Amino acid sequence: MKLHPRHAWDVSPAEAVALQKRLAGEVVADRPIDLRTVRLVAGVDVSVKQNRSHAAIVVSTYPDFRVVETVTAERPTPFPYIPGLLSFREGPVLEEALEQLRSGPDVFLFDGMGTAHPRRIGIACHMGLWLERPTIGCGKTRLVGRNDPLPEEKGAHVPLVDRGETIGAVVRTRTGTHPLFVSPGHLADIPSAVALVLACTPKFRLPEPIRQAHKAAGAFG
DNA sequence: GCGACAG
DNA sequence: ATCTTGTCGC
Repeated sequence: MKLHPRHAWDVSPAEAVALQKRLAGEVVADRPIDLRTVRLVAGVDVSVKQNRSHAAIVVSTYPDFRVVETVTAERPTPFPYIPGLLSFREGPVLEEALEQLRSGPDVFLFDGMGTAHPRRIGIACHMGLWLERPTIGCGKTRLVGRNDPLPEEKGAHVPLVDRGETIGAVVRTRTGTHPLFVSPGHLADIPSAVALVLACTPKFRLPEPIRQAHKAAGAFG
């Protein structure tokens, strides 16, 4: 599908931070997603094997999760893992995979943060600018922010707060398991991001689209 | 200076 | 993330 790149990926860590500070102002993270209009949901994931990065995007129907399209891409891993700069490591291979999409997903679920990021521009926000479509960040562990105790029951969620700002939510997608860190990417907001993630998690801890993408990217775990 | 730190 | 077997718990 058509992408809208804002800059080249071949930059230094210092330049990457400068780019994030500029791009953060373009992210729209206060717009509800109308779940009644969602028909197709994409799961996005990247796995790294030696020096190669493998990306997979799996598009499924919503809310029954029948796979309708899978695209993959493979490239040399271009950037080290630096907390806060994940986009610059996974962005290039994701760009190559996203270009191949022919179905038009209504929303994209990313394995990583959205606004729950030091500069409020995690990978879901960043790629959301490339896509100009709704995106949601769904991380398995915390990058930044603090939260009050979370009830053990599936569906429970509490605000994730950083420097006095609510940047996302900690969500229990399954009773008695570690929670997910959910935040809006681009063209989404916190309540609808939480609602969609829960609606995409009928059985396991991770949303169905992300599980599918994780498999297609060739990861184990 | 010290601790924290998505994937 | 990845390297890796069996094992504890719902």
